Amino acid sequence: MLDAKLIRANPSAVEKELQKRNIKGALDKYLLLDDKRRSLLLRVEELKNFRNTSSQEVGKIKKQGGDATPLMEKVRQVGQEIKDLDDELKTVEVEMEQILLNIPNLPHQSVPVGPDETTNQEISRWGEPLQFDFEPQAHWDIGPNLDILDFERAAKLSGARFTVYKGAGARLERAVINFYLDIHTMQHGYREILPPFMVTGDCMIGTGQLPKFAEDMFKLEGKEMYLIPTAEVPLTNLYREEVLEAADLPIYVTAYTPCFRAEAGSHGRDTRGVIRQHQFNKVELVKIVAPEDSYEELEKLTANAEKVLQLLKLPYRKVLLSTGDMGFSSAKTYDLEVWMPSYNDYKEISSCSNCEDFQARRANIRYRPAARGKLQYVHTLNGSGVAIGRTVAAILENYQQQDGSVIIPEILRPYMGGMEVIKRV
RNA sequence: GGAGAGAUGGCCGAGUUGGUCGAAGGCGCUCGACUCGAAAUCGAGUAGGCGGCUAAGCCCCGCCUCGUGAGUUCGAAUCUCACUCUCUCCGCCA
Repeated sequence: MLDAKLIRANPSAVEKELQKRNIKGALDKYLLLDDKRRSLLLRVEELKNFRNTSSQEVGKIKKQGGDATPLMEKVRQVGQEIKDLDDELKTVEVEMEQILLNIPNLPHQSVPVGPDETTNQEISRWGEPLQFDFEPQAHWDIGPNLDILDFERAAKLSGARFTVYKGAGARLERAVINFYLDIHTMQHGYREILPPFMVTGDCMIGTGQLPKFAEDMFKLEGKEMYLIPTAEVPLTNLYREEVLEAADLPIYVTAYTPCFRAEAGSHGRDTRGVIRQHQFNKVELVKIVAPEDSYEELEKLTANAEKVLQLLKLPYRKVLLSTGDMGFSSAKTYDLEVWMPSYNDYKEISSCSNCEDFQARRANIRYRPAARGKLQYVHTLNGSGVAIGRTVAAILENYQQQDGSVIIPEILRPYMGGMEVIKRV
């Protein structure tokens, strides 16, 4: 949520920033309502002041044994007027809030301006895409051939966009989860969290999924509860409605969770394999930090995500998203894209964002700065550290051998009970 | 699922025959004194939000907030109702 005061103080500057995100005229109605709100507020507060002082007067008169009836009658009438104005005010405020909740974050100055992913900026590359001396297969062929991924039976159970992992496939998925968690907790200083996989609508508003992206979510029948689309939601909302001490910051947390996404509007995209699923596993990194540190923390968080790809020796590149391709809550986002032979291209495997105070404002997460006592919103960051299913797909494709077997990356072998290669059994 | 108790400031915790309570006390925090310095001690300050005033900030003024939402009343932390959550006991259960 944007700062209402900022909008009022400098609407044209905000409007200009929003235009970078292809959003126009979002503030027009808001500003009109803001004027209306203030004039209503002025009137109703005046009446309330009269009511308050008069009520005290009534108390005094009664105490002295006087007759307060005329004054009481007068205040009673004012009371009705107050109620009407309050109702009107409430309507305006609800409308204003709905507008604000649907406006995305403002991009940071360092973010390239552009309409979509074509204007993203490649920052760096790590590793070299393998040159195979045979025709490489896609993971959606490798997996079934090794009998470790089963898309057909998954469809029988749950329909399209689900995968059953079997044998070494299931074990590999679990190995990657444990490997990532170990690295982030033991080497990068994150605290491991195992959160609920279902959260309230308030949490979804807090991190920005609601109200705008309701159709992307799985909602529980008859309840105000949602399956989490990412651990960012429970991890960030851990601190919702809280006031943190300066000494508590920065907070680094990580969690493995499954993620559930309806994938409405992505029909026909990435239909094969595990790339785009209704349920997938992910290890997420979240930071709660003081505002002045957040951009430095973004670099570090992104480096933490890069590290696990490096340890797996998977070629990837780091991309700075342009204004047109960024997520709703983000001010600046780096994507990590892993090399996928089946796509003959790099494919997103991590997204690391600084949301600044956008989520903190929605979720009301504040802290008390050490020096002066005034409360401030924290900055929140999140990043995949990294997606598990896509990691497994990348391993299958990048480590495949001519005979259809797959070498297990060395660093994962301890997590695989020493297994070195996955072969058809 | 049944019965009971509770929800107050960053935290703990008083306050329920309705009026001077946004709220005692404590902790924490900030500043000051003492000290070579620290601890201890002493003194002072310390809720949040919205709006007005202002060029802006500080003051100052007003409004709102004692789980949430309605209601009674001239007036509600205090009374009524509904809801949410927490705790205790019982039942069920991995």
